[in-house]
Amino acid sequence: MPQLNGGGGDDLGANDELISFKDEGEQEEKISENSSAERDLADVKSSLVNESETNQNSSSDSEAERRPPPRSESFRDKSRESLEEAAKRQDGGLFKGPPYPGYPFIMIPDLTGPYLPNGSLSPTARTYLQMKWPLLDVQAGSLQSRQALKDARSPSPAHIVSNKVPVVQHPHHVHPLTPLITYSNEHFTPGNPPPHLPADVDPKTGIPRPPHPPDISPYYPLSPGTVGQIPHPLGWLVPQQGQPVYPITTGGFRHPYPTALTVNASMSSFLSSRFPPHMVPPHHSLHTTGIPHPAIVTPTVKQESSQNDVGSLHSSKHQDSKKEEEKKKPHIKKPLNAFMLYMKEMRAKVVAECTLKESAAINQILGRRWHALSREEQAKYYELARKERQLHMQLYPGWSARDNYVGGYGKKKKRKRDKQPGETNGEKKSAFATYKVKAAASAHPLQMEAY
DNA sequence: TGCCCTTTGAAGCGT
DNA sequence: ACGCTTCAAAGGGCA
Repeated sequence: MPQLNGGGGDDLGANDELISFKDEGEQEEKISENSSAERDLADVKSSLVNESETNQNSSSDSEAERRPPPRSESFRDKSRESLEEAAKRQDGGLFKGPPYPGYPFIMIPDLTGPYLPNGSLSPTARTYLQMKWPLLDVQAGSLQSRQALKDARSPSPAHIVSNKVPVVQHPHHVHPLTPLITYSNEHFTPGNPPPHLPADVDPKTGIPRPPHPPDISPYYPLSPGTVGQIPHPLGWLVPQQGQPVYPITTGGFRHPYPTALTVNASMSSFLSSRFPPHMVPPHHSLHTTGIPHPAIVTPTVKQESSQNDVGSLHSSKHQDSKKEEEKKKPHIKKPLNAFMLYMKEMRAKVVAECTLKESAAINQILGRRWHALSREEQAKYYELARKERQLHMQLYPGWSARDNYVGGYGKKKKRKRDKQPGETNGEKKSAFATYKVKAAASAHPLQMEAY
């Protein structure tokens, strides 16, 4: 399954499930997120707390009560896979049309047709497209499309969901339209604005940056000089050119999704033909500006650092060799899953709608909203995630999620350290209830009511 | 300073 | 095949 049926498995099996999808959910969602966003939020939060606090056996009830059944539990039960499956079929045309009018994946040549041209890009998709797939735009070959994307900038996620809440608030100076850009483009953004593009200044860093992320869209961490066979440096350049940051393997693209991702050939050839060899990043993991690419988590960062704690377990020799290895091999992050993509996109909005800042609390809300999403909406993210994985796969053929396992599988990382042997997630959840209450209590009067 | 918390989903590994 | 574990993002909380 992880192999996505070869995505190419675009036979995409049978997903009758999707056929039963309804539209009501989406509208409802829109409504709830628009006009009564705050109230809804409070509602969600309160139910969140109540739910986790009061019991563990009726966890799924509150939602059902709160919202008109956007989808049945049965859907949810099998939706995970169903959606994936369904999403996979998208290429086959199942999703053609309305549900995902502007799916970004259109940038993938063979996917282009059905979605892009109709001009009815969903804001979300537009966002995604803009930022993540500028190349597509370029490939489309036109200033026109480029301009179109620029024009599309004005609308922000806010307008998607709310017409009254200035969702555009981005905690970390992340452009409101960046949510779907994984791998911290916001960090990268300020890095190196294309000379030919107008640049504003990042309020945080003071570093000039392009007015819009789409032009930079560093999606995946570059693996300059490594990731085995993908030392393609173009990635660094790409952002400046409004290209995706993906390194393109010169040697060998794997084609797990022959039918779906013909993008490889076209993209790589395009890039190689577009960018002269000299436009190569001077340093691995360093932007041409000298600013390290955020997506490339250097060994000293986070996880690795924690590993040092465990370092005593390893010989210094081992550490040395490891260090060296890490030097060469930047940390390639996992592709974001559907929910992560959703979180990225919606977090700012949720944060803007309430005073909550704690991610833990925010994530709970997001989790709720995720469940409340219509099938179409979710499918959209599943599809995005699928493409993400595909792309990731192509860019980092040798990469495995295992590569990121700090302590190795089976060894519990520092996290969840307090989890007792028999402890369940639910128990943990419950234990965290106080945290939630606390967080929410300090957050919003409306939210307080529930407590 | 750095881990923990939360969420869902993907993926790896062990049984 | 199934179940468990880790990681992905995010940022305030906390030891």
